[in-house]
Amino acid sequence: MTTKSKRDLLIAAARTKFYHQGVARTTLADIAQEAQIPLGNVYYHFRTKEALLEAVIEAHVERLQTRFAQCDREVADPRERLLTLIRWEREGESSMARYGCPHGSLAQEIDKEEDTKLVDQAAGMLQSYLEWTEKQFRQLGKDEQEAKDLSIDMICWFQGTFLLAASFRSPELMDRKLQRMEEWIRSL
Amino acid sequence: MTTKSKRDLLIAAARTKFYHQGVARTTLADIAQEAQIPLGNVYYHFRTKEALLEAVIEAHVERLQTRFAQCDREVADPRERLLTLIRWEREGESSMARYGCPHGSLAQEIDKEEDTKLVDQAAGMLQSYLEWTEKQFRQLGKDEQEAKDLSIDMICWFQGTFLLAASFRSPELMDRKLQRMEEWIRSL
DNA sequence: GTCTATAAATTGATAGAC
DNA sequence: GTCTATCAATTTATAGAC
Repeated sequence: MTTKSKRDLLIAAARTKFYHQGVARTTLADIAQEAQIPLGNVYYHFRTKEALLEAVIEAHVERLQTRFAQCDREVADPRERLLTLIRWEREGESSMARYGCPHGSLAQEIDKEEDTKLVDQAAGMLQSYLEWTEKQFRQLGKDEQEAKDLSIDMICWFQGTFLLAASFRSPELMDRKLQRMEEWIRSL
Repeated sequence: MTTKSKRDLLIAAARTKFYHQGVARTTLADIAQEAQIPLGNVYYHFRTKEALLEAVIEAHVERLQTRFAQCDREVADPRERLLTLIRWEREGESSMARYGCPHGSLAQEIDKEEDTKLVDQAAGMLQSYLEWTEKQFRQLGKDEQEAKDLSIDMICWFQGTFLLAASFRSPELMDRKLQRMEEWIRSL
């Protein structure tokens, strides 16, 4: 943990740049600079820009799984777990209301690609949210179909909220909507 | 209406290409080809790619305003109007479940820009949805704050739904969610 | 107004020294 | 493994003939 490999440094730099500028508008020179690594060196770790993008998505998915697993361990009540997720999103409010959701905006951009492998991988990020929330709704006693529907309700609300908040540059919109989502969770 | 100006042809071609490939990945050569116009000719109508993008967003906003105004004229009941909007979205289902929402995905991509003018313009597309739906909820008898909240609920759900449907390449997800939104509207 | 040719800049990727 | 220099391709934008 004290020493991060250059590979991980590059992934972290690329994640940030892709999030802030979009994948297409981010050059490998941007990423190399962010990681404080010479441009030519990038190619020692990743054959192509796309390979680096794949590694970034993979890191996103792993990070999500880790956080969800952590929440499962630390919070006993499924309703409290869902509220914890909302609290997490709220913590990233300032950047979310500027750049949108790191996962949703990345998935949206990749949707324009032809590359099926990338699209599937990006969908995996959103799938992580859906599966985990669905599990919580099941534990709240909802039947299979309802749990599925509620998880889609919730993640659609998330994604739409982050999209609007970013477009309007409005932390206030995000704040109010997340607050109302908390009430919604409590009412279920 | 029978003869479309080359300028309008270019805007239509750019709109399609930006929607399908994203703005950053679409070249002016792509657009010229789609419009069946020589590349050099593009610059006679638009000084830069960004100027063309601005014209595309402007066209989007105008088109939205026109459709909303048309709905106001043709449909008397505000609840039926909201259902009409859902029906409209459903008509574009196959492309929405492939490329996302033409307005939302464009706004999302532009959010990564620095250019404030573009961001504000893109936000205008989403603002059109919010203002119109808010007006309908007001006419349904909701108070100011509730109408605002409900319009955000609805448009966030829209945007999230189109994002997920595109990422999962799932018309089914979109279909089911829109159907549930219809029930939601009827229950209000 | 329309088109061809091309300039100018950017950027993904490689070669090869150390 | 690391870095510099550079290639090759792409793409925005312009020049100038018709």
